[in-house]
Amino acid sequence: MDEKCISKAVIRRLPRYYRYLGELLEDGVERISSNELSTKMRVTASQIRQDLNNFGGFGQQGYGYNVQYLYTEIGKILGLDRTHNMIIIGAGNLGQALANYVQFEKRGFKVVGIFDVNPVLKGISIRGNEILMMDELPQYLKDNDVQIAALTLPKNNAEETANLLVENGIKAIWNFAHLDLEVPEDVIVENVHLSESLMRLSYNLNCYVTEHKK
Amino acid sequence: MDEKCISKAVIRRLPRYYRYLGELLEDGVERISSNELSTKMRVTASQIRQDLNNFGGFGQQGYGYNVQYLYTEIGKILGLDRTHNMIIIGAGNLGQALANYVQFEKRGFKVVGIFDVNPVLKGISIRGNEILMMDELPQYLKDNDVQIAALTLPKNNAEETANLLVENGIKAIWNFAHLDLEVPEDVIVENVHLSESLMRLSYNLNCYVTEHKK
DNA sequence: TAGATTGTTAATCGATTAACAATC
DNA sequence: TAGATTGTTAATCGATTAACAATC
Repeated sequence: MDEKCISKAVIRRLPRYYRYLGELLEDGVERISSNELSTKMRVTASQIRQDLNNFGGFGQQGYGYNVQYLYTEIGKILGLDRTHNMIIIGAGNLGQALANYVQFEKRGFKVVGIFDVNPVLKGISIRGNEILMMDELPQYLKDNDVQIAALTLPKNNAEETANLLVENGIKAIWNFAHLDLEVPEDVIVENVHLSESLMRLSYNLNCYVTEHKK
Repeated sequence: MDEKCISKAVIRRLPRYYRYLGELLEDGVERISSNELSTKMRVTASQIRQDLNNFGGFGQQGYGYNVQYLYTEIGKILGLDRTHNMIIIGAGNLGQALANYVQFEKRGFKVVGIFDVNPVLKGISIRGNEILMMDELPQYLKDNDVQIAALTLPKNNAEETANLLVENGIKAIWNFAHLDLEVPEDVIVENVHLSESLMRLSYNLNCYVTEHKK
């Protein structure tokens, strides 16, 4: 298969297409043209067609795109047609929030384990998962098929924990810690740096104020 | 002042520079060249110099950049030299996690109020903030100076809540709900779409598998 | 068939990288 | 002064938009 590397900009937009198509589907819309969709999403129709054609021709000339079909296909591209088992490392507020978030499972991301170093948390149950201690992790990963680990712990422990995860076969890390992880190149890291997001917000807030002071 | 619009790509990178400079500062590093920093951050030295020169010449030929000075200046650009009051709308798991996150306050983002519609939560205290009911919000915003509202609630209430916030003078929304908010153009929206992040992770995971199946 | 809309090529735009003169 | 490194211009690269032939 001649699966060329798709640009990151395109991948970044895919989940958003998926979301809009899901909404159209809920509204019972059967077909949509790139032009209609472009209006809704505030992007160009050209971009939509270019993006989709990275993966193949999902549309039909003179008709547009079948919403259900396109939704399903993008879902497949994003890997939402299969189940991914996920563990959460760090059972603090954020870790627990992720563990409690029901919607992920609907998309095929199933939280199967939660780990922490704090013995106070040991055995506490979150949506059917008892919090386990970190020293149980290596054995757990041998016994269970886990693809994704969400890292929701302070940055000082993050690097060594990431190494431990990689050593035990984890292939994808959803990183919420405030640092850039150093991992082998076959391990995927997706960063969610909340504080950086908040700083961008702050930048724009000041920017606006500055501009109007002129 | 001739504050031109800086490209989003540059803004996106600023908080990361800030983070690295903060670490250098902690390590007692006094000066750094764009070349050294580029090695650490795995970007080009050219990009660093271009990015910084959008805001002015912070360096010195033959010397490089003074870490403390550059750190402070980027902080100012990002608006971290002032305090921003923030409220959280939605006291679910994620809202509580944000409210409990101590680091934000260090950067000048102070959680001053938490709101929810669920009467069960009324009066529960989170780091000194009692959860208030949504009907108290308009009066609260009249009595308090709040710039930022974090939206951590289900998407079906998000749009109308955003409208309410905007009507009551909120100028920046940190949106965690899974939808694109429609707000007046002077209102800043910074999105954190966790499920989209997870989908990108999933895409890359499958991608890798696919490529090696060849 | 005629009209609509895609898939795709070509043109444009913007962002990144390279190069180097300015200067500390 | 000589060496180092910035600030900045020019060259390259990639991504977005426009245009249109293909085709349903």
